[in-house]
Amino acid sequence: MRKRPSTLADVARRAGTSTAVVSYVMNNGPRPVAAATRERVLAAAAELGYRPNRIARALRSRTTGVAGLVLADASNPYFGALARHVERALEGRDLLTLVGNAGYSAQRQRHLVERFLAAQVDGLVIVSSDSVGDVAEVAEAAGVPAVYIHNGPAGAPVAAADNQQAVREAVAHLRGHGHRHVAFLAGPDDEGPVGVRRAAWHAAVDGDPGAELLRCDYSRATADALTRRLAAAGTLPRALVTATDEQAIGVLSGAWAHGLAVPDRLAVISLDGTPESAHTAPALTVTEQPLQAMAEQAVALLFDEAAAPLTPHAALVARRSCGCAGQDLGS
Amino acid sequence: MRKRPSTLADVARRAGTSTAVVSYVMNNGPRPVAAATRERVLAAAAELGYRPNRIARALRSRTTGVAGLVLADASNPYFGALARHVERALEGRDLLTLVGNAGYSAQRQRHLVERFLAAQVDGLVIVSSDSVGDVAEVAEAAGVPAVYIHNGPAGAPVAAADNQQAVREAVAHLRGHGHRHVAFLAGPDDEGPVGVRRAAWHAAVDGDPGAELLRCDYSRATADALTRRLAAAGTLPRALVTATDEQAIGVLSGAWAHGLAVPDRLAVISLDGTPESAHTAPALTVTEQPLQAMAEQAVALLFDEAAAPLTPHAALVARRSCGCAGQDLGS
DNA sequence: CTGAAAGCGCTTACAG
DNA sequence: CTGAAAGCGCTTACAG
Repeated sequence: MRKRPSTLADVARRAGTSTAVVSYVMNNGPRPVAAATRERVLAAAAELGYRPNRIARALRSRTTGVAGLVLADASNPYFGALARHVERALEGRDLLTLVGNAGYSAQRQRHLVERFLAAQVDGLVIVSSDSVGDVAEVAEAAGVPAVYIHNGPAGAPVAAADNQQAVREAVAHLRGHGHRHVAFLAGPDDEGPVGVRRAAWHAAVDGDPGAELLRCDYSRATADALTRRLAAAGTLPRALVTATDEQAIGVLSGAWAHGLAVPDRLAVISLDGTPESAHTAPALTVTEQPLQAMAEQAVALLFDEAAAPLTPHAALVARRSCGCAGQDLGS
Repeated sequence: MRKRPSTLADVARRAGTSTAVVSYVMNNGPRPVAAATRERVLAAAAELGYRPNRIARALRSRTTGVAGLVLADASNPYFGALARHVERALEGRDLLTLVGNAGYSAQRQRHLVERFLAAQVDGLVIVSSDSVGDVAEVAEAAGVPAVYIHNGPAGAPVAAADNQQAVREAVAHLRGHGHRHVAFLAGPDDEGPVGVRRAAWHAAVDGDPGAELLRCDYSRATADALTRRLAAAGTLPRALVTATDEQAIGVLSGAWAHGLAVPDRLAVISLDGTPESAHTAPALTVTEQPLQAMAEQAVALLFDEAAAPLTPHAALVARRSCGCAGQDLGS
């Protein structure tokens, strides 16, 4: 075992042909090969257990068949779900995916991009952290296409959903349940997609002074703590739109710990709509980010000249946390 | 812009040296370079924005600096968390990670391994699906080290925690809360780590005929549905150990939908202990899989001759779902 | 339809 | 300490 792997030359020798011919049959082109020759080559390759060395191919043909995916925060299930869709979209183009987690650090993001470029990736999909330089530019300067998804620096094209429309629907839905004041739980600042969502909420409530703006980090833990604090102070709103599922789940957890009933005492709608949101207690009503469409759009932007920059819709999925009940809306 | 990237030869030309010398300074070896020469080379590299082509390096030196990670199911947060730890452990050895999702399919798992081998990965970490052939063998035959983590075929070495001890602790903890009969929610069959957990539970309850064995898929949705069904039939146990967090979360969701209080009517302990378990409603008591230790162990097994196959402990983290209350155990 | 050969960008013996 | 050159395993003009 563990002998030297067979090469193209080994196959050519055994089949009694040139390496060029072996290459042509392995790649089905670019030039034709006589049927009989092809058979001999295929047989020789099988006998030797030949596996083409993609690295050698890459060096010569200047294409590796590998793309890089840079995540802002891999521990957030939303980004995890997004990553799976990007992987699948890339796989649809026969590309392998190299992943890296920037952990919200500009420096790590830049470092990952550099390493991926050194690995000669064919393209880069980036979920940017907030307020970080335009790393796509350095990729483009190296001749490697790069695209942002979900979040990118101002000005750069980003494959993202129509977040404004989603927020409008969420606010309208809660109002439909009779809530006059709809609060919003934003992130620590107004950057990135959450900034867009926050602004859209502000527009939707039209300056209603009873509509509170809350802020916390994008984690279950901080949203949980915030909810407990407000509950203890008796200042929890009755209707809330959260910027992310992680926050919504933390709110549910904090409300439970305080014995506050959702949706009766607090109605909640979240704006991500990850798979996790379907089986919380109670199940979350969400506007569902069209992750597959976003991923496909990003990949199209990367490789298709004519890709149109559409903005897919995030549909509202009514479950329990908003006050909808009726029959089993559980999934 | 977008001009041809600079090569080693470009740098050598500009620095007035040979390519060998440039290589020596870029890699800090394997041979010494005079300080003055090194300065000239570094300056030239900086001026040209030289970025070493790892593909060319890989072809020559037969090491790519890339490892492959094959996941059984990327949509399960447990595997997601495990993946992050593997990535980090790999990064600690300066390795990039290529990820692939087998989606519980033997064929896809095999296909991914083949593609990763073609990409000349330096090693393979595999979260195997149940009852699938030994794909690590095909990697080893190609001279590439491979290791299983969490789950591997019978006989193959696997980096995994002490699941038996974890189950024993979970059962004992529930008994400490006064429960005589502790039920177990297993997977659809007895394969893989869940089979081990199921058997350990069986031993721990010592044939107690009142201790029920339940089964469902490893998803929130099926555990949710099962819980509703049992609740409707009035046959839900009072104390339950679930094989996985996904199942536990589904149980919580189903119990909520039926108005059943956890932990009063149903006490639950889950055996994964992913980050998600800390902020459910109520917060889950778990035995926490030592993911970091497992990941580091897997990587050590891959590259260190002398790696000892230890079996790290999964500690019990008491939160609310088991009946523990006291002060804030929320996180 | 097929072969001989150059070359992708590196690393590393081999000489000096 | 440094240079000239071979070679990693492919792909692809260039000739036939």
